[in-house]
Amino acid sequence: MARSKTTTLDPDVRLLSALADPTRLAIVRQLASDTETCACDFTTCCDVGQPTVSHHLRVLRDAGVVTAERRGTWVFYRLAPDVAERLAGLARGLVPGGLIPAADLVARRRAATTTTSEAVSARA
Amino acid sequence: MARSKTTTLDPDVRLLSALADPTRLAIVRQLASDTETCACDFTTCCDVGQPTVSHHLRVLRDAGVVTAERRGTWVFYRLAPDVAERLAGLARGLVPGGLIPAADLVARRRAATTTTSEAVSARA
DNA sequence: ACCGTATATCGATACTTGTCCATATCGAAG
DNA sequence: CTTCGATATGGACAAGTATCGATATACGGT
Repeated sequence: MARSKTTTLDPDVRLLSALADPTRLAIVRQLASDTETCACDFTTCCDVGQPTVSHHLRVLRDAGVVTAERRGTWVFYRLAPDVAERLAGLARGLVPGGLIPAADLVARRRAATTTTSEAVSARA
Repeated sequence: MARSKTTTLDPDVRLLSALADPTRLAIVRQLASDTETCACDFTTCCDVGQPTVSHHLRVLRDAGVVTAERRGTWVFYRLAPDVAERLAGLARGLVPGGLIPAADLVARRRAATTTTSEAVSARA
């Protein structure tokens, strides 16, 4: 990766990164179908060991995707209530003709075969 | 990572992985704000070199996030029209009480400190 | 044909990360 | 207090990948 910033600052990237893993998405989907799930149950739904599950739950917790609640010996996890909305908001920002700040529109212009001076100066 | 399947099969994970990078999300956001963008312009908007931009555009293309169209010497990129909807659909699947197949609901049960025999038996 | 610009590819490198094993911590029960 | 089960943490390792420099390819213009 070799990125200068070790941990990404952009919260959207953090959210997407948290979800962009097969095991974690399986966990999240399990949590979406059941309001509450015990940590011990994830070891069966995804075929990974207990430490791995614990690691993924930590990643999800740090990203604000899930919340944990200790109850006796074991810990129950839930989906954070705003996750769906956050993702939906991200999706809304990607609608092709969509919700552009409108101030940006006037500044942007690029025809097909003209006004390429900016691009040229940027690299040569 | 040490994941057996080198390339993830789940299309949702593929989509999320494609977006879960600061540079790629910047590219995608640029494409969302402008219907069409020349490849050469991405080198300025994200502060990475041209080969890196080309690499990311390839990842996005392979994930079906963007489409490319060659016009003369240079290549114009657009957001794939279904990306926003795909993300929105993913978000819809994560609504806490949300669109569960309803058949699953009856099968699921987990109280707080009672009826935990299932959880116990799952690990012990 | 030649040259210059725009993209893509190749090889190398460094950093990230998913996984495991071993072990520590925490809480309940005896 | 000791023991046992559930969860978290630490260390190690393998694989992925973001980045760059150099180079190859594609296209247009002269």
